[in-house]
Amino acid sequence: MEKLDDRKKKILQLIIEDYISTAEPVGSRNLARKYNLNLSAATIRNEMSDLELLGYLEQPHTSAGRIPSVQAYRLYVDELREKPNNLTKSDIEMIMSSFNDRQKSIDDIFKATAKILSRMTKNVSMVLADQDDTAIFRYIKFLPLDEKHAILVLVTDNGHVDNVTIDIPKGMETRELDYLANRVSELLAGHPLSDINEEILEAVHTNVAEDKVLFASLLATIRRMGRTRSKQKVFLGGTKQLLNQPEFQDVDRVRGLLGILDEEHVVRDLLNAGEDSGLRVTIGSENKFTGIQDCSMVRATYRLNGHVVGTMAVLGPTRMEYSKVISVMNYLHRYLQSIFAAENLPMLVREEE
Amino acid sequence: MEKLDDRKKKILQLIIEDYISTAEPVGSRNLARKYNLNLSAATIRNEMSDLELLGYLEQPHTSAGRIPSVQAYRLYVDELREKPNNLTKSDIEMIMSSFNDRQKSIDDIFKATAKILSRMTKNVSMVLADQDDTAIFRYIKFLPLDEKHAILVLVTDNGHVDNVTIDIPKGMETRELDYLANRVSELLAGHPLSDINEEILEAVHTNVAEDKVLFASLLATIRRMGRTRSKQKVFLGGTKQLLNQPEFQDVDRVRGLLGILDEEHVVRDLLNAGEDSGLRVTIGSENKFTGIQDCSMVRATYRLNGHVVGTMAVLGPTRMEYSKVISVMNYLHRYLQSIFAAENLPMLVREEE
DNA sequence: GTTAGCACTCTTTTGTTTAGAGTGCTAACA
DNA sequence: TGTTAGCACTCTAAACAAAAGAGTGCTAAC
Repeated sequence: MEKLDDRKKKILQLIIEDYISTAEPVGSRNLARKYNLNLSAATIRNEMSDLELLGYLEQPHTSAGRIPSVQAYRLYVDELREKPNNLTKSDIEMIMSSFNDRQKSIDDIFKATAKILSRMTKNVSMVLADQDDTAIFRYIKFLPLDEKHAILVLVTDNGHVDNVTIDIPKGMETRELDYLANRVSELLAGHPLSDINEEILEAVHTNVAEDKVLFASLLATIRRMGRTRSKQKVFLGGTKQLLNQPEFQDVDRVRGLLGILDEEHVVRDLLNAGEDSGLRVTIGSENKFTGIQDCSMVRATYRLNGHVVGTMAVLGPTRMEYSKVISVMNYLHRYLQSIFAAENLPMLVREEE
Repeated sequence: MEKLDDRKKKILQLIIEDYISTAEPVGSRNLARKYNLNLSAATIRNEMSDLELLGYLEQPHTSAGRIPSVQAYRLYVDELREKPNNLTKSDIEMIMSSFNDRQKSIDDIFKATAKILSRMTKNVSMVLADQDDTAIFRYIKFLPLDEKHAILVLVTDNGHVDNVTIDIPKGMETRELDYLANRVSELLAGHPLSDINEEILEAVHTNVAEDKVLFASLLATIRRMGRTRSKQKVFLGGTKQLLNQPEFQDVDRVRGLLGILDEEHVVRDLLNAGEDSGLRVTIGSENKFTGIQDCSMVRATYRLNGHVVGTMAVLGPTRMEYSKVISVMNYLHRYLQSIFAAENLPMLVREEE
């Protein structure tokens, strides 16, 4: 691919930015008039013609202006766009006030992130919360409830608690329950929850010969807890923002995309795809997923102590305000990192819902 | 309002049903041809003219057919529609399979309800879960975590558990924590969580002179738990179903309605409005809320032991399959009642998320 | 290398016509 | 008196045609 000279770059940049803000194909005459380059429409026409030949511009039809190609957006994102594009004060205030509000559980933080992200970028946002499946079993304990019921709580190393109410088998005494809990705790302590599979549970079973029914339900519970814990949670924001985009004035198109976003597993796949190397922009057909190949996605992962805790993304038309989106995501990214770092895990308030 | 004779009723019913299924204004000629009444188009024309005069029909313009008025729908829902309209076997199977799937938390049940409701009625569904704010404080307890942290769990009469991780004040011993928990538990036991206000907490404070910092955070936690518990939760389903409705082919209209549904408090108000007397149909302008006055809503509350535990509703165009919607809601209603009755509260698996 | 000019293309807008559906009214019929 | 056929009339939606507007490519001149 040959290098573009500065003038071509400048013109291309203007075309892209004009198209991003108007959603209309941009023509030479208009471009010349609007931004006062000291060039005539004819000259620009020639340049545009070149840019089209080089694959940066496309023409919907002969008598329309031109629109940027995926290749053009790529160049724009990587090189042309003005990098800093700092957020305005009011933007930042908006973010802060949305977060500062009140005590938030970790889920609430993600939820708020999705909301802010969509509101500020005017696009669909997606946030994936990777449940911490490295949580390590610490102990279980029975809490008394009434004569017939008790609460089984499972405590993990990072201070998360899961609980279920169980039936106390007839004739079983508190002492026995406690003994059972101790034995099981001893046997399972130190195992990552995700590791507690049938095999290990079977081993525990043979080791602890106790009331069959209770024990079975106990194991089932522990298994369920492990499973639940490791599920990735998806938060979707601002799907209705789509309706404000000119490219989604067609109800059928909206339906198509919304149908896709409705499937949680698809969204999960979307967010999980590719390596999780910081901020990543995927433009139009660069995208592997059918159905969103006329969209762009900006994605970022956050980490805590090296491992991924979450992924956020903005999805919208290829004609997207990349600079703004990237700025917002960068800011949110830094902000969340700081929250996570500060509220280090055991201190996370885990609000039951 | 004068009574309609049988023939008028029959004709009105047919017009309504035809309009419901086609979304097109229905004309006399078509009506005569489609359903073989032994009447000519002209006769029907006369009857329709009468019905219009009586306020049951409206004409978008002179040369179009006629469409039912709110008054007509009202009559239809109250009297004209065929009552039993049982669900098909496949409908019921669909419902059962959606529920039977796997162990569900109470939230999951509501979530599934919203999903099923929207899928089967092809309209937006809303489910309001009234959190059980009659939950009664039973006791709190500290569970050890590490040297610096402990988990505070709060147990209520119905077996729900809330928890937070707290910092252990320097120098405080486990014994002291336990003592504190016991004292506080004694003082608060039996109070409904919703009742635990500043006053009571203050009383506890003066009664138990202990570590200031810990105590303050303890009280804050209890207060927060009470607050969280009493929040009503809203589950929305099938908002994208809107896009399939002919009346929502206009993106602006979709945006309008979606904007309203986006506001959780609006949805809450919608569902809370009016008395909670079983099943209730609100048609078009009967509705008090601006923005949905060209929609109809079918709403039902479920109760357990006399008090309301939840509300579900279907929202769609006035041209709605009332019979179908009502059947589905009735069925779901009965089904959920049975679930709630069976899984009586202490047995509800409360899945932490 | 840049630009003005011009013919040409294609879409969008606007206006006009036509076909179709439905109505209301009148007169005839059972 | 209720029902029906017939017909003139109204209005919309679809089809078609013409005009306007935007943009291009090319050529020739600067």
